[in-house]
Amino acid sequence: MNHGTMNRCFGAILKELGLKETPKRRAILEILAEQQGFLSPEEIWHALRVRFETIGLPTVYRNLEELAAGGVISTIIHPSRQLYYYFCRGESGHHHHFICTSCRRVEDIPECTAATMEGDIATRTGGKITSHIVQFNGLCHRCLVEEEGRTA
Amino acid sequence: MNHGTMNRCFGAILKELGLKETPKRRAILEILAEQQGFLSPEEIWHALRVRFETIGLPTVYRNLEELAAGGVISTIIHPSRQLYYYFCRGESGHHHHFICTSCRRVEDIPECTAATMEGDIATRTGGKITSHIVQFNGLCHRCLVEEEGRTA
DNA sequence: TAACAAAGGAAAACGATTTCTTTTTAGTTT
DNA sequence: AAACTAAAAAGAAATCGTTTTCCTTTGTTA
Ligand SMILES: [Mn+2]
Ligand SMILES: [Mn+2]
Ligand SMILES: [Zn+2]
Ligand SMILES: [Zn+2]
Repeated sequence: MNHGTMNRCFGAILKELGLKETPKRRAILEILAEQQGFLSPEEIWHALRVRFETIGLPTVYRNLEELAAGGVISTIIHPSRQLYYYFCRGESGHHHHFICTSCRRVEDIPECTAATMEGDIATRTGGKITSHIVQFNGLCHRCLVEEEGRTA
Repeated sequence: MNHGTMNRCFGAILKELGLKETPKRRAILEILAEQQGFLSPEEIWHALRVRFETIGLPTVYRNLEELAAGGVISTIIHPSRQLYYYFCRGESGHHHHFICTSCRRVEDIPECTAATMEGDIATRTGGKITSHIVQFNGLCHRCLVEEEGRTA
């Protein structure tokens, strides 16, 4: 998928969500998509300032929240409690992530056991589940091997 | 368990964690324990100011973080992104929660499917999982019935 | 009671959000 | 195609929630 196709693709994505296609919104998606790992709002903001003379942090936060609410990008809850964002290339439907706290790589967890658990919990408690969070934190294979190399 | 027993109990808990037993630390546990639902750091701070003439918010945040790290209290990640804290009466080991976003009630989810998933993920990716987040958000039975009563 | 490490307070800094006003977009009408 | 319009988006500044820093106070142990 070349750059032009990507741009047209992003426009379609935004339209589906009922969001207007603005240059800044498209740029946020582009920046996230050309990155392998997850990014912080401030890192995205710095990348944006190369392309735009003025762009405020609130714009970045607002857009990231909207895009995450629409399911286009994923929110990463870092153990440090800072929020990060990630553009999923792999899975398209509902799924969860295993993130590497060292190199920021993200691995998809395709099966969502939480979805089946929701039914059990609703039945048992008589309540209604509206959302859930599932995330695994740790070290990816590469970082684990690297760490073992240093300690051995 | 009466109040005196509780206080002695909290002292032992703090000692096990290698934390000093200070009046403010004990009060934080007491306030959380006598509450049915989860509380925000600021709400806990307000409750503390009734007992102590001076107590800073950083002290409250610091203690809540330490107690949560020690597993004495649980962190609740609210959909609003604000952090809340909860003292578990039921389950003592590792488990997760179903929280009511309306009335703040918390239900235990004793079985932790995430623990078994960790093994699968580690095998598949070759990485190492160090922690995970699992939380279900929604409406408890009472709040669901109440809501249905209004709309019907 | 003395000594040390841990805990707490005050102020500042930081990350994230809200409010309010101006600008831009997308669709509609000339 | 160009101008108009309503709604959405963006900017600036203030505000909120949380954390850090640095120094003083307190708890623990001997
Ligand atoms: Mn993914
Ligand atoms: Mn619990
Ligand atoms: Zn890694
Ligand atoms: Zn409820």
